[in-house]
Amino acid sequence: MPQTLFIDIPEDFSFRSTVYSHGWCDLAPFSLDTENWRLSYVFTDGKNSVPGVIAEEDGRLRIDLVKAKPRAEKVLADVRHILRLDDDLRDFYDVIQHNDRLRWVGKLRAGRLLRSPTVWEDLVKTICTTNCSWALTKNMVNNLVAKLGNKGAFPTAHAMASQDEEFYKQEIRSGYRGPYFIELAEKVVSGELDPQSWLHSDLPTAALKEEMKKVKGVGDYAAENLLKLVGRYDGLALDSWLRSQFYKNHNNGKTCKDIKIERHYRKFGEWRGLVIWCDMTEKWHA
DNA sequence: GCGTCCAGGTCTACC
DNA sequence: GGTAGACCTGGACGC
Repeated sequence: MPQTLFIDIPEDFSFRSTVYSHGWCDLAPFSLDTENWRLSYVFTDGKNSVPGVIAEEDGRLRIDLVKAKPRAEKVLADVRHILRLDDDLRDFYDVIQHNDRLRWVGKLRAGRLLRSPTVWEDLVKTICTTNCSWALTKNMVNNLVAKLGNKGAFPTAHAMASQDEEFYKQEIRSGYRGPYFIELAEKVVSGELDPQSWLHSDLPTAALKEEMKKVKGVGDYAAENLLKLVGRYDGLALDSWLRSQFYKNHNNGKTCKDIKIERHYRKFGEWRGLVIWCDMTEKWHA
């Protein structure tokens, strides 16, 4: 039986700015209808999966599900998590409020970065973004969902651990990343690694980053991207795209060393990773 | 049609 | 600890 759920939203929350905060809305099992501003996602509890559509309606969020499983509490918790409804960005807005270039961020209530319901999903997707074009990232993630996911949901670690290197090469088209995925999935299944624990880790950011880098395929960029997704913004997560945007926006189109980029954002302290991301993506929100 | 380059980098061997 | 070279894929580009 279809089910409709509602969630109240915080005052400083913008559905559009959050959904469009980075490329995740374009990766399965997310899909975005920009005409009607509806974000689709396939929710799962590991056993049951259900496609859902999230939209803003009368100042709150409306979630339409085609059936009642997984349980409403699980879906509501997932929506709160992916849209970062419980994140407190007041300090971030304070830090940037006197910066002319960044005034739009507060105005559009931007800054919440869309994420997946689980760190596991964000981790696998982040590995899919490394050393390839965005088109290839989408292709790999689409293949993972279509060929290993339960009814359109993102695959579990169990599902990913059950395949061999040949499968990842031929079916997922993930190239050299296949062995990385298998090793990662096996560690998660065995309990040796619990990516979800990174969300509430007591480790200092530098130490947590080193933990993340123990996963094969996760280097500086990937770890700092994941840190942003678990709510720590003191790494810039520089990749070729972010660097090219900085050169265009702050260096007359000329390349420069990373240290110059780091110096530029140092004054924003623990928020610098979120500041550079907002600074470089302003046009997306125009 | 073919070869080269490179994209939302990382790993390993070697120094 | 720093660095060169290898690594899958597939689209863009030049010829």
